[in-house]
This record gives sequence, C-alpha cells and structure tokens, in this order.
Amino acid sequence: MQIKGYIIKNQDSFELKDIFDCGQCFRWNKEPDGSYTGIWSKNVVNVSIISKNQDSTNNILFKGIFETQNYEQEIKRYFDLERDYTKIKNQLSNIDENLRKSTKYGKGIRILNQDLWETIISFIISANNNIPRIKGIIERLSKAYGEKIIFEGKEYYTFPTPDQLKDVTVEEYRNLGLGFRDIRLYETTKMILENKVNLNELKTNPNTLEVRNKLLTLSGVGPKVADCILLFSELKRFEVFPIDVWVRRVMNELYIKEENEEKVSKKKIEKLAIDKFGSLAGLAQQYLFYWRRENGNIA
DNA sequence: GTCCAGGGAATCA
DNA sequence: TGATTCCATGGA
Repeated sequence: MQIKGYIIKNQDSFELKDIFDCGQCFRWNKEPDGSYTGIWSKNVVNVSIISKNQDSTNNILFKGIFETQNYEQEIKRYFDLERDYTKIKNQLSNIDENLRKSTKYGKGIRILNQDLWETIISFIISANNNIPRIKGIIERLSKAYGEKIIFEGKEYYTFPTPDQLKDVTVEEYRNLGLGFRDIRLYETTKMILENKVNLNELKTNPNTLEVRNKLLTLSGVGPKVADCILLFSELKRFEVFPIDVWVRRVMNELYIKEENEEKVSKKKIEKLAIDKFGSLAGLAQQYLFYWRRENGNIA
C-alpha cells in the first residue's frame, strides 16, 4: 500500500489535542513531535499542524495509508469538516458565560464520524472504567482479532469486525482484561451477528428515540452508553446528553449547586440540559466535559 | 488497604 | 419509577 498525503489550508475549529483528547475516541495517540497517529476502518493516518495562521485557522497535513482512492472525501467525512463549528460555538456562547468559556477552551473540537459498530463496543468497554485502561483493552482486542497494517515501520491493527469476533469466547475476553464486561461484549456481538439489531437500519433511521431504544436492547448498553454512541458515532445526534460522573459534577457545580453531588438525579440534569442547550445539548456536554476535566473545578 | 474510573444489570421497595 | 449493590481491573 502506498502512503498518501493531503494538506488542508486555513481550516477553522481544528486543534489536535481538542479533537483527540476530549474523550470521544480511544485509538488516537500523540507522537513525540506533537502530531497524532490513529486508525479508523483500514486507514492509518498521522495528523499534524504544519503551520498556524493569524486568523487562528490551521494548515493541516494528513499523511497515511488509506482504504479508498477517494481519501480526501474520507478525511472530510471522518473529521466532520463540512460542518460549521464556528457557528455552533457562537450559538452555544450566547447561552451563558460557562458555554462561552468552555467553547473557547475547546475551540478546536470536532466530533468525529466514528464507525457505529466500533463505537458500540468501545463504549460498552468504557463502563465504570478509565480512559487509559479503555484504550489498552481496545488495543489488545484489535491486536488479537483485527487486521495488521504496517505504517512507517510500526504495526497497527484494525478494530475487529463482528465476523472477526464470532468465535471468541467469554474466557478469551476475560484474558484480555475486560473484567465484568466480557459477557456483555460476547452477547452484543452475538445479537448483531444474528441480526437482532441491524446496524444499517440504525444508520438510516432518522428517529433518534427509536434508534436509542434499539441500542438499549444490547447487552452492556444503558442510557449513558447509548447516548455516547448516538453522539460520537456516525449516527451524529447532537441533541442527546450523555451523563457520566464528570458531567454530573460539572452540571452540579455550574448550575444546580447541590451540596451532595451524588444526590443530583439524572432526570434533573437531563431536563436542565434540554431546557438550556436544546438541540445542541450533546455538543454543550462535550465542551463542558472537556473543560472541566482539563481544568478542575471552574465554578 | 482504599478509592476511583465517560455504568449496567439484577434485585427490591 | 427509584434506590442499592455487585460487577473485574489497575493506577493513584
């Protein structure tokens, strides 16, 4: 396979750390030179900022091995480059001071169009887990059952397809360090292989609630994981609002101000999010999540 | 040793 | 519906 390069100049709302370390993805890693290398589908790509412009746009180099001839379009699709994030950030900034600050802090965030299947499995693994360990498990899973691709002398592994996992036992998952999530991975893979949940139907169904309910039938997929799948995968639903411990924390600190954070109900947070952020709740969530995680208490 | 991590499922009121 | 408890694992 041949290495291709693609340069995009004057790109707004695109910062490497904001995109790859904001918590939406698990397979991008920082290189010593500050660039990031990652893999999606059968694409292994290194992304670097060549130069910064005075208007805060960036000139970006995408260099890697691509699955399709039409790699320029694939990059635009995966990195969501057709969407106007400047407009989104302006809309959110008008809501209040917290959104103004958080969108300024995470100004380079773009929500990737990640593969639905991979996102489902990744966020099942994320349950009651921390990001470094989630990344480690996904790497081991890919190395064990995915396809090897060599890029610049290093080995990378594609995320295994449902078919590549069809004969994997619960014990084998346990040995990869999945913990109690082993059975969930096993059952969900089986359900998808047996077409009890049809991924293509989910991709074409415009009704978010219907898709969400279907996702909830999968083992290991509860409300939070379902919302992460809806928001961070190619399903791209910005109106959902995933609530984890960090989001509950930041929402309580900024708006609810309950003394005992654990007492704040999910329902209350959800209602507040819909009232305040509306159809952009998911993006508001991501800017606030990233802002809070990177900076500690900002209230 | 204890606590915590981008929670879910089972159980019980 | 809502609240508790248990679930592996590894790092702090």
